[in-house]
Amino acid sequence: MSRAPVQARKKPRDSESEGPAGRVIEARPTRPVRFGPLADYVGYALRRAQISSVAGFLEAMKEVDLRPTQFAVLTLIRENPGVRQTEVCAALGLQKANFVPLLNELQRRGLALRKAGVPDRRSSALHLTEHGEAVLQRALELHTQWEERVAARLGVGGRERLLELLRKLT
Amino acid sequence: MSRAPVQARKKPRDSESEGPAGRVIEARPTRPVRFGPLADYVGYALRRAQISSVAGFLEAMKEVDLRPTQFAVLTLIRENPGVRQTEVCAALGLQKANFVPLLNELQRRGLALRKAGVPDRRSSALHLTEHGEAVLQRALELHTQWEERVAARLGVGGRERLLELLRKLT
DNA sequence: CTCAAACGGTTATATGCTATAACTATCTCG
DNA sequence: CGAGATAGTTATAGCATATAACCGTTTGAG
Repeated sequence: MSRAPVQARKKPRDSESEGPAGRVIEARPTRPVRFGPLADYVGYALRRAQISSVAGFLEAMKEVDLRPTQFAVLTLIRENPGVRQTEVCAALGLQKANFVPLLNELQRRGLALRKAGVPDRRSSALHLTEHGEAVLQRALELHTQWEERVAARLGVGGRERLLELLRKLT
Repeated sequence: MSRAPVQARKKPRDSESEGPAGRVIEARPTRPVRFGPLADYVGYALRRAQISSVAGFLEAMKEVDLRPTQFAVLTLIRENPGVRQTEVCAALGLQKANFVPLLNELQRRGLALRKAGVPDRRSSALHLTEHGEAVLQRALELHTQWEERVAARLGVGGRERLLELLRKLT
């Protein structure tokens, strides 16, 4: 998530988290904010959980530098060598238009490729490169480790119960 | 969500879901795509559930035309009359910079307002207008109805179990 | 009492993700 | 064969989110 400071304006004065001598500034104890009914809404809880889940995913996958969608696409290609773009899109709920730059990036990084010509000349068959297989393999290991940490937080049987409940919402 | 066709290029030819005579086209029975391990990942399940949750929220709130964040902000202001922007941002995990246009819109719609001058002249105290109170009241009713439908899908005690599990992830 | 640093709010800007329309090349079938 | 559908692509718009820099105000250490 390194974001280059594209066009600095003048100079930073705010420091937000550190004082002049590196002293940590305790954000002034603002009066606690009441959440009201928000605290008991499934939608809101889902939102917060998902945000923290994505953060955890990115942290866990730093080494392989894959975003959730990229990871999902690579996994799907590995499970279905030769799939067409449209099929991946339909399965993951992506827009075919948005899939193009996504796959371009994976291809640029040498992880996946389009094999043209397979009987229907309109479509291309998607495959992982050897490098892509290796990277995904490592990604799956990292992901499994993360999933285990998540499962630990959820308690005994919690992960399975959560999966079951979440599927009822889809 | 009405999105004006800002700059049409030529004419639509694709129809995607309907044939020439209105006949529904069964997206050609594409070979089923295997999901592999993706199917059992908490992160992926969360993602799908959240997408469908947001869709359900928007559907349920059509009448009052509130997005999830707007709804959350209004609720928080109602629960904490006079809060400062920064406090709302911290509570909801928003960026103060992004909060500005969000609140502007709520103000433009006559739902909330900034009261200036309260001791610290830098900050403004946030309040709901009478109209805002009324709209939020209706929104809460609609939200409750939706929440009940969600709870029904989750089965007896499912909603509570889900909330508990989700909170462990945050 | 003063002034440098911090704070609340704002503007400007960049990036990612999603959505739609329209285009090209190809395929299919009546 | 040709009209219409399909696979992939381009271009574009929208919202959400993130960061830097700015202004006016407040605060606290010296």
